[in-house]
Amino acid sequence: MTTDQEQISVDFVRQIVATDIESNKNDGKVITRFPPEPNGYLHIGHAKSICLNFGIAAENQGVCHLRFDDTNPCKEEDEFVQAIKKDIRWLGFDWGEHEYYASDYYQQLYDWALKLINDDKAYVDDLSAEEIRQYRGTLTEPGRESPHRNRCVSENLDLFQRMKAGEFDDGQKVLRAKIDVTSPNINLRDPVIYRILKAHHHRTGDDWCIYPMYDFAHGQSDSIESITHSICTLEFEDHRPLYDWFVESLEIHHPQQIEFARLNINYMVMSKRKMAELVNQKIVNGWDDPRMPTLCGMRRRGYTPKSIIKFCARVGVTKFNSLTDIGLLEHSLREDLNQIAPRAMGVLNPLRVVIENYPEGQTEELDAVNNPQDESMGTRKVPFSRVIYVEQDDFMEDAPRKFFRLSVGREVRLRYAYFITCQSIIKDEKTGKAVELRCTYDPLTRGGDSPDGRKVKGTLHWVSAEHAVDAEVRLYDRLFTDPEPSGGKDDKDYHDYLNPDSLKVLTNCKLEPSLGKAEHGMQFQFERLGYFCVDPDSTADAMVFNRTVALRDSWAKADKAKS
RNA sequence: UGGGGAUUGGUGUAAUGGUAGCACGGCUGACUCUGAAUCAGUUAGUAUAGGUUCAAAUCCUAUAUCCCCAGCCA
Repeated sequence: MTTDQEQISVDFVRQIVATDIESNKNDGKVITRFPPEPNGYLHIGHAKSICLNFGIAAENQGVCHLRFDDTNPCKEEDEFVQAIKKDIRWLGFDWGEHEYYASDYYQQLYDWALKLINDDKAYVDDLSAEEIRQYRGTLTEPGRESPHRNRCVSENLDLFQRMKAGEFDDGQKVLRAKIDVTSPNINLRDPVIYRILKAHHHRTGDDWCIYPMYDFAHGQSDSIESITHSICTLEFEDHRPLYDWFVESLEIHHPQQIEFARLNINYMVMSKRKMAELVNQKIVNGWDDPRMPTLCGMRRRGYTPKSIIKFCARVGVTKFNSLTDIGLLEHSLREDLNQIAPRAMGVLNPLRVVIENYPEGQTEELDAVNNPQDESMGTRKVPFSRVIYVEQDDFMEDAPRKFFRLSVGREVRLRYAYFITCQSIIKDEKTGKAVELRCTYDPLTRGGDSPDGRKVKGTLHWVSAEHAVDAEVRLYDRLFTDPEPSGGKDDKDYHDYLNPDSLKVLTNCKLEPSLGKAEHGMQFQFERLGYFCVDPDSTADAMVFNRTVALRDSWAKADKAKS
């Protein structure tokens, strides 16, 4: 998937896979899987896992399955299934016909539970959830055996079948694996493997009223699908002995579980629960709010699949709990957009400029390059006239020497147009703020070069007032002000770090006319400003652009450093 | 204070007993009709203390710090 020569190192998971292929384990085959629970939207953290699982399969002529771990009917919905599939496809990965659901295996899982009971390795327990918790012990004290632990096989069989038949209410009984209640690993203290849940399932409807727990479904699902390498995140490391216990007790194919560290990025929250809160508490405008780290949010923001994949490759795969700088993500984004985004001119905060010696009523069409990185993208015409808009930030009344922009008496270039010199300022009487600049132009500099070889330090973007397209532009900033909003410092919650300026809406923006034809999702670089894309809210009459990411700005940086 | 993991520049990673490298960021400078991009240079690291070895990020011993686990969630 990496298209250029930048070396992406072989991570420890790939090393294990390579070793297994070499030793001909699994007949040299590689089958991985991406196993989301359909209870929420995918985010950038999932992208890391998707890239890993699909990437390893592709690199080894293997396949990667998409399997929905849908064992909890109370939380899961088809809406999420569809959204997840859309996001994975958008990233560019293909699971072919290998679309599976843990719920496809409910019957098999049930039969295996029966086998465990028959082997005296599982029993029905009547304890309440609260009692089970008490019997489980603590981190430092061993658990105690349930009084029902030694029920005979036939009684267990009878009870479990009656659980399935719906004879008991939710929570009245559970099926537990009989392992070791004194184990230092709490996951092995007779874990619950089936619970009664009289709930409607998004795929199996009301066929079942008992549902397997994750631990009893995941490994076996892997096994059924002949998964060779079951790659998951660190928090499941403690579950591996249980994973192994089930496949060994059941004497079925034994996939190898390998754990890696999940992705963390500073200034973001990366948990499904917190994201759901942001949505439900209306802190953001839905799962696809461009400030969200969800894949649908990032797509709307203007992230490209390639930039996300490249980022994931750069982040690498280890067991170290890291906090990646968001700058790395943004670098990957700019890198891609710089190559593919056509350039255009747009003025976000317009300042009117009248070119006094330019003939009234005259219009010219000037040639502009669409992408200096890619000649094949050609050129376009941009109209020029007597009244134009420039950026308010490109004018300063008391300008320092190093300010290469407009100020009274200073000459700058209008990109692809003319050199202009600021002659005077018209101010608002009340505020004293400049509302218009009176300038003169040099007709000999048409196209942007002076025949006398005169140089100017600054080049400004501009838009002809008469031809401008009006637009709304939404500027996004990080959602949180703290690099670790969930860090739990000083009893603070991530809500305490919400950035009040994470969204700024500009409604008076002026864009060059070629942008008037832009369609949903199209991406541009507004020269000197950043990358922007057309938001789905946009209509022909009321265009809406999102700023995907600003350009690097060494002037702003130097300016900020001084103050 | 039970069990399981982890620790290399500011950040993310590589080096699998033999030159501590790459990327992002930062800082210089060059170039530039985008203060972008590009190019060149530069900055900065093996958690600590012992030990083994000709040689240790890597092996051994101890210590420190961080993360995960006590759902009928995944």
